[in-house]
Amino acid sequence: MPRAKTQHMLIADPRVRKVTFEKRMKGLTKKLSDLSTLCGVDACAIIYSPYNKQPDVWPSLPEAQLLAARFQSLPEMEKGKKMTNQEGFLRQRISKLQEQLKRQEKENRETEINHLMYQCLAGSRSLGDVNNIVDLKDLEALIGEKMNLIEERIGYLRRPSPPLMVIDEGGDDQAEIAVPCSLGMSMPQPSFMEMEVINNNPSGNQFTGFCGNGMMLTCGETTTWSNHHFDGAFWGN
Amino acid sequence: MPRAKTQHMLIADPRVRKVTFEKRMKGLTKKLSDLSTLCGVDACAIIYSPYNKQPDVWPSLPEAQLLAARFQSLPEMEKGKKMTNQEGFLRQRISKLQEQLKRQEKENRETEINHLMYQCLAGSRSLGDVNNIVDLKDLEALIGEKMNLIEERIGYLRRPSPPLMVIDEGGDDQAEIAVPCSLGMSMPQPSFMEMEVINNNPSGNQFTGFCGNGMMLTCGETTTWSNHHFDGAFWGN
DNA sequence: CTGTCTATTTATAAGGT
DNA sequence: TACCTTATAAATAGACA
Repeated sequence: MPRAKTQHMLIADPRVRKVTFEKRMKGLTKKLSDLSTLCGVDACAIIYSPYNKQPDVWPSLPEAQLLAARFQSLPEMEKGKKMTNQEGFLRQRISKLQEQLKRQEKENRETEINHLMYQCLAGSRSLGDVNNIVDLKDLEALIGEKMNLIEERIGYLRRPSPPLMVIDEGGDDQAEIAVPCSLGMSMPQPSFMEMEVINNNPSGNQFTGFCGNGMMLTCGETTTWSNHHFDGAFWGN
Repeated sequence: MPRAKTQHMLIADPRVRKVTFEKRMKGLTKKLSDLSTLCGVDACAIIYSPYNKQPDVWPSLPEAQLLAARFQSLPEMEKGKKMTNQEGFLRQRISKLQEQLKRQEKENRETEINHLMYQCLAGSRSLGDVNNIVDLKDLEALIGEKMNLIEERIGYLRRPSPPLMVIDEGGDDQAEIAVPCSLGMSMPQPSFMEMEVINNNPSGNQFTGFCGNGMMLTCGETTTWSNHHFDGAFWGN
């Protein structure tokens, strides 16, 4: 875990493999020892390696034999049990990594569109050069979100002093308040990216995609909005 | 291992203990899986906890039973063997920690004396207030070392350009060179701390203490010195 | 090989939701 | 209960002695 990320495959170089084995055996031994001490459980491990004729055993041969004997006498127990088996472990890791990946992709997308927006603002790129409808849609959603933050900030600055949160007195989550606003705001509108993800997601696992609270930049009179998505973070933070 | 350092004793709070058990079981499982994959060894673990009627087993019950059976048929093997037992593991940790402690104590002492020296240099403390003979001795040793670094630096700056290390051409370790010097230097003289440590160390484990290369601040003509302790670091680095 | 060092990756204790 | 998050402690790959 240093200098380079470990690949999950047999280490090719036999010398490196041996060194790694020794290091990791030490680490494993400590982990077992900690688990046993901290949680007061009986544990043992048996490792057959090409480096020792006899297996490496923890915590000691007699104790491991005792545990192994106790365990040998178990009934075969149903296969579907939630025992810690390799397949279950791997499935668990896979789904965890898939979730991580999704989160990362979402974050990447946000960063990408944010970057696009700043390019447009700085003039290093013209909006006319952005021909990708997905990018435009997400950019619109992003700008809508920023506008909302600005509106909220304005509302906050204009509030009467004593009650700290005037606009929020109707409730925590679903407070809908009439906002005099020069820019009309629609209800949440899924971006293209989000819709695509929803359409392709077979697991039914809700993925909100990027900018689930996207808003149209059209003008309207007054409208209602939910403050559910505003958590105090301000544009730039 | 976050937020707080783990104590090596049974976790008192049963709820925390259970959570820790589950987290660490997951970690242990991953470690076993990694070891098995990376090094191509057969491993299994059996953990009896109060949280499951059946033991937690890795990688799977049949595989563990197989390994356990193989291992059950082993002869009792001599007790003195270098097998990974709890006692050996603990002894190993203890000596490792003792070494760490010694290193830290040495470093602390160095820092302390360094601080004392800077106080004297800055005038916030007078040398006359330092009545502790041990401190004085170590301070002397420290100053001697600094002087050597200065001398070495001077020698380096005065060297003819082409050969990079003129003063070192006699050899790597034991080069003894006549140095014209306004401050005489004696051969390495153990500090009080070092002598104390040597006297009290029952293991015969060589502990060099602080400033093993300490020098007297007496004046002499020319003298010899070993450059063994100079590794290129300059005072202030 | 056996150990040391250091930059990084992992594991995880507390504290929230 | 069972997750998630975050700051920190630990483990460790690669390089070197």
